[in-house]
Amino acid sequence: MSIDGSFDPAAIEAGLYDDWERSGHFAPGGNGRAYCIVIPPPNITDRLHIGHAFQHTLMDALMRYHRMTGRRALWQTGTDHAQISTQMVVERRLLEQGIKREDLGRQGFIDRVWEWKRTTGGNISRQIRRMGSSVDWRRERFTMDEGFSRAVIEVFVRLYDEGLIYRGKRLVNWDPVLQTSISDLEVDNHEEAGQLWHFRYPLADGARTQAGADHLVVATTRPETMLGDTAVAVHPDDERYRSLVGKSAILPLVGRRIPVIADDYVDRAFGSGCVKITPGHDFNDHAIGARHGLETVNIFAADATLNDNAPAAYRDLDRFVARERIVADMESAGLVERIEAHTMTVPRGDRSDAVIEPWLTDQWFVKIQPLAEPAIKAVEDGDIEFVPRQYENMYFAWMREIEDWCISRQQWWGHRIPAWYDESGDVHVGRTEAEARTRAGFDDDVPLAQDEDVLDTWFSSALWTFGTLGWPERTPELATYHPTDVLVTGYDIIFFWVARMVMMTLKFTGEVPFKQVHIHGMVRDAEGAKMSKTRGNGLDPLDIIDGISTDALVAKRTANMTQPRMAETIEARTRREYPNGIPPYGTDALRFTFCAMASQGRDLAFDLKRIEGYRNFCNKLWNATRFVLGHVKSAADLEGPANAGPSDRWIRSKTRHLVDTAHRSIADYRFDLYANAVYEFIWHEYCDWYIELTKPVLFEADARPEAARAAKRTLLDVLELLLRTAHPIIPFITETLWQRVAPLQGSTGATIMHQPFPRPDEQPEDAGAQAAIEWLKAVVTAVRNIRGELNVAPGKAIDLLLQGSEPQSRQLGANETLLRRLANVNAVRFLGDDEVPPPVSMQIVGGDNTGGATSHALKVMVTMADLIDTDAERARLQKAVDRAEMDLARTGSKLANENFVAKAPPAVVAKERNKHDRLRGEIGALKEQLSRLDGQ
RNA sequence: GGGUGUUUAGCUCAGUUGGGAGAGCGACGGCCUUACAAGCCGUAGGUCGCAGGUUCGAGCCCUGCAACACCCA
Repeated sequence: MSIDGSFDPAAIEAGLYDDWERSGHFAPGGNGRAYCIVIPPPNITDRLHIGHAFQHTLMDALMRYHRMTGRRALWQTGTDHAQISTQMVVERRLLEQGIKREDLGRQGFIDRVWEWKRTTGGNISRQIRRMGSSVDWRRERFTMDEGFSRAVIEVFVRLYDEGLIYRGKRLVNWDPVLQTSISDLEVDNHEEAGQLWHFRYPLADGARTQAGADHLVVATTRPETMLGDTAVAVHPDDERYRSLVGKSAILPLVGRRIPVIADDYVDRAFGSGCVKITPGHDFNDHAIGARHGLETVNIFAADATLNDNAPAAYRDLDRFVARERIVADMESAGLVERIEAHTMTVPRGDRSDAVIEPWLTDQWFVKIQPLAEPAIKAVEDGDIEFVPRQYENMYFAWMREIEDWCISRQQWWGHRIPAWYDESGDVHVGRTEAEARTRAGFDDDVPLAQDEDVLDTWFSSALWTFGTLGWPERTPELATYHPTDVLVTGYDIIFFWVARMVMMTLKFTGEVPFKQVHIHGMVRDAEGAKMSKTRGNGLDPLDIIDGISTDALVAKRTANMTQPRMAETIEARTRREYPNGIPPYGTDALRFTFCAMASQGRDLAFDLKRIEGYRNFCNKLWNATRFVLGHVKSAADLEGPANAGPSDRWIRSKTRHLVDTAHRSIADYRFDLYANAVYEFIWHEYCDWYIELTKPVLFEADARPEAARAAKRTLLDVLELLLRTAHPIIPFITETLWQRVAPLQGSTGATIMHQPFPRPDEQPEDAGAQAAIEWLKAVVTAVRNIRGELNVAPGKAIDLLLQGSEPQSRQLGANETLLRRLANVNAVRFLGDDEVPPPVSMQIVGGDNTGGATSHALKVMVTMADLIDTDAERARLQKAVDRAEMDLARTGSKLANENFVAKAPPAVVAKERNKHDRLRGEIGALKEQLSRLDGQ
């Protein structure tokens, strides 16, 4: 591949990933200490979205870095069968063909799901490759593959045998649309506008309230559930109703006699202070019912229509239809006190969006307390560390109040519960039917029927770290890579996944699943809003990589909308924001953007303007390499004696700090600091200064061949080091360039992936060279500043005068050639201390207390002659005087403060004195120059 | 109602033990300087959410308040 023109991501990315994968570069290698990350398994129903892309960027940077530091690094990958999601997706597709799952039967349906998985379910794995993720595909797993399923069953049986899994009739969250139970975590609570109905329940036996009423008023947001009421509750200390406790009310429309009970749970201030109690359809009421021995009446069928426990008039009605009918009937009976608008919390299923119904059914539960305790301790003891730390609070809060986990789902796709029932309904658990039979002591002719339910998808993902490494077998992989090093994930699944992994892994391996958890933020749109299909503000990472036209983007965002009326708004906004579509930025630019924006503990607002800057950065690196390769055409160019100058020694020396920052930032998961350090060094040190500094030497190579050779070597060595330093962030471009650069150094390595990550001591420290180049940069910057402010064309050579202390004149001696070239200086002269300069434009540099070569003030003067506008120069000087005087006033008042001088550390006081003196000198010089101007 | 986080330049965000407020983008001015106009050089712009407190000294520590975001109920 030739290195010319501009950076073209499509051209370099194509094929490179396949080469890596085919060559086996992603597999763990070497004999170093193990390093392992397990991928948060994407659902087989997923398409790669921007959150995956972000997460993969961070994980891949970690993997590539640790691989380069010599660790035997395994990135374990795989996918999740996504129980409910997948069943929904496949059911929907079948429905499009007019097929219901019942038509196919259980096995027929499951076969269709597997078929769908074979054809479509692998898309996500292919898309992940576009991100450059260096995962070990040969070890790809699936939560329903044979081995993993064996682990799931093993865990179930062992927990059951220990009494940690039980079956029971309990009130659970019931999704009437999917017709399955779901866990607490799968319920989203939304605030929704509703109403509060105040109903009158007549008192029985002529009882009266303290105020003399013959009825109680109860308020409810769910009128239809009154058919299941079995009590009315008041607060035990409520004088209004105290005398009624133990008496009865008559449940309207039903005619049932229900007791008035007293319970602390009742809020006296809410409504009338009376509460209807429906133990069959409300979690709080259920608890009250249990306390008071109340009857539980279930009025709903599985689809939330009313069942035979409801009066005949309401049977088979949908719950919302029944609500209207009941309110109407109560109105006609004159039993509605009032109706008011009320904002209420409505529970909805996170997959179906259906209103969830508390419903009494037989389900399987994990007794969680015994598992939670060690899991809490592991984090308390620091065996698992959250980064950033604050998420530990979230973890603790949830774990300390955790409730038993409902793990059975009334669905077909998933791990079927390994339990069998005999004819008397007794349950027998075993790894297989045969084992269940043996354990029960049944002969083969005893009829057994397997439980119809499947397990919550998170039950299996909880086993991910050890299940993928071969458990329950004692595999070498398990011994080598477990516990894994770090889990990289979003805060949205700390409860769903992280906490449950910790519990299950501790239980079954006696080890933590991972030593650290890096919690990253969520990717949002440029305004900080959540990306969603409904909002139509989503960005597909592949569109950012490959580019997309405006029309295609609009089409994509408005297709298959659940709320088609939004389409117009979305189209208008999309056309406004992306009038020219999205250009192809490439994977590297996207990854660099993610890293740079990955500051800790906050979400990131993804703005395409940022990515443009990082695409430009890639182009910068590309062109810097072109420059180097243009001067080093073959290894022969480097042969022979070389004599490194200050600039060569300076840039080598500077890499030490960069590399040190890289190591420290990665250890802290500060990808932003790492990326910024790389950006800053490559652009503003290597390109802006070092390459410019080599030009005077390279363009006059014949005059000083040893110096030119040293420059070439340094250009090449430092570039190669930078490519390795940047590789974990931008793998494609660094590999491509490295393939061209490294051979010139004599490297025979096949890939940059397996080169050592630079160490801080790879290049020699050189304080003298650093001082020299910092001096040079300060003077050049001063001259450019004068040029810029006084509008002296860059092409116009100027004459330069310098005045200052003796060390400064020595720096001039060492750097004069470079100075002339970089500042476009014609003649330069160092004035004696007493020498009065001719008309000049002046700037003072240095005096910065660094203790280096610039620690004494230096006057940088450009001779004015006809170049300079005197008024403009006067204004410049005045501005400098003003600024210095403000600083002087501040240091002056500090030094005048006795407390400061007495109590501040001596070094701080000395620094302040030093600064005070410098400013006084500077102001004096500036004013002197101003008065000279006035005299002219 | 309980909890966590955020609030710094027009925008997006850094700011590591308390010691002279930074970057990128955007804006403005000047440059087609032989790696790069996806570039180069320069300039402007901030009462660090508000009010107190601790301290010689606070963007940073403490208290209170406000706004926003998220988690739990």
